[in-house]
Amino acid sequence: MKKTKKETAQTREHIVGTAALEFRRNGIERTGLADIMAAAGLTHGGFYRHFESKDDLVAEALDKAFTAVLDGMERRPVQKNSGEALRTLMNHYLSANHRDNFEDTCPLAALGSDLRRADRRAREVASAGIARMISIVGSRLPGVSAREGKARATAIVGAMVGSMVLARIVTDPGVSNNILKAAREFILQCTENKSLEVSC
Amino acid sequence: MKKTKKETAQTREHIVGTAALEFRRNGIERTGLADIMAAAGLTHGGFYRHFESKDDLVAEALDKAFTAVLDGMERRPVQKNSGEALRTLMNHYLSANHRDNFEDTCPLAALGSDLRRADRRAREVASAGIARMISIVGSRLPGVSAREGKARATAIVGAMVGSMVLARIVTDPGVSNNILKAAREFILQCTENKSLEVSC
DNA sequence: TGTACATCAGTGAACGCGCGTTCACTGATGTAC
DNA sequence: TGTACATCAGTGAACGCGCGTTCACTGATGTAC
Repeated sequence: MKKTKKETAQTREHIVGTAALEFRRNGIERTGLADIMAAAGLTHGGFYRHFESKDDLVAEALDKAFTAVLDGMERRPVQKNSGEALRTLMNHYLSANHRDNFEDTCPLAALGSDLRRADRRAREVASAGIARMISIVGSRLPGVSAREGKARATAIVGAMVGSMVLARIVTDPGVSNNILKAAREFILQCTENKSLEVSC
Repeated sequence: MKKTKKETAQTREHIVGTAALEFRRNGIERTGLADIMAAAGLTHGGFYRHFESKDDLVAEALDKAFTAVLDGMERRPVQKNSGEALRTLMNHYLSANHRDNFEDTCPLAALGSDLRRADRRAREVASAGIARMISIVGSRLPGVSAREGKARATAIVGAMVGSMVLARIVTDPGVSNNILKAAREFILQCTENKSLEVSC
């Protein structure tokens, strides 16, 4: 049953991709290796031909998830000197669709409190993801200095992640929608308005 | 070994209190019933004299954690018509001490992404906690209408929770401190300043 | 190019281990008389 | 008030079960000649 090098690499990537989805959907601890391998169309015994441990897969899957989500964010065109780019970004991130669909969800919103307890490597991957997300949001901020922009982008990323976490916890769908709406409006109002550039 | 009714009630509360701490510190799934019972000075066999299931304890412990944390928030005096009350609240919540110390930490920041996957009862307790926290933050907002205040308080709670989650994930302590600082400043600047009352 | 052998991706069973839950038992408490 | 018995909080062992990990095996691929 030996496979071509190319096939082996494809299988490995397929496992990582499946894991990236399953971890975000069901959490890292609730997702067993057998679940992932089965979802990838394999049996669990072959897992250790590709990875050293579950933690190894966690770090790689997390990296893949961050890359996919942040590449997607970055791919949207940036309209200079206007709040349009930020508005687009917020409307996507803080949407009911993002809340309900885990296919390409932000790993921070999906796994936030799990990541604190993950091993060092996973936390390092997450730290890099956070830094990159802050940088992307910062590049969409209308008319502020780079330094002030970074601080604001940091706070905005915190608001994005936290609001999505809360929107997913809440049992009432109306309340959940209100949380997303409140976050969108707060963030946009606090950055878009020209009169706020200095004071806010 | 039968105990007085009073003793039994005390034991039960002691278990709930221990669980409230352990769940927040190590996560719900990683914290075993035997761990909790041992931390409470008991053996795990007696657990089912007090609770129907682990989920039962989870819901009660969560409720106790929310009550303790939110009562603490509410206990701080409210200075009317100034941003002082909000500043005090943010300086406490978004502090390095709150980040590092789990004795009385916010369950939302500690268990955010776990709660989405918890059972219905736990999510209902969390939903009530979120609503109460929004109400408390709203009552500290300087000079806005009740309706606008609620929307803003909702966004601010999202920013508080998300920023604490991120600050705990990040491996670099300096970056972590910056996340907390950025959130404090963003939230206060966007609410405190009189010139923003209408536009922001 | 063809042959013989080493490699190794994938299978399926098995391993410890920890978990939530159950249970027989103990002995102090509460209750009925 | 005192006695006899039912109750039940807590113990410690045991139960399935699922998990991460290991392993003997298979058979197609890659390599050495």
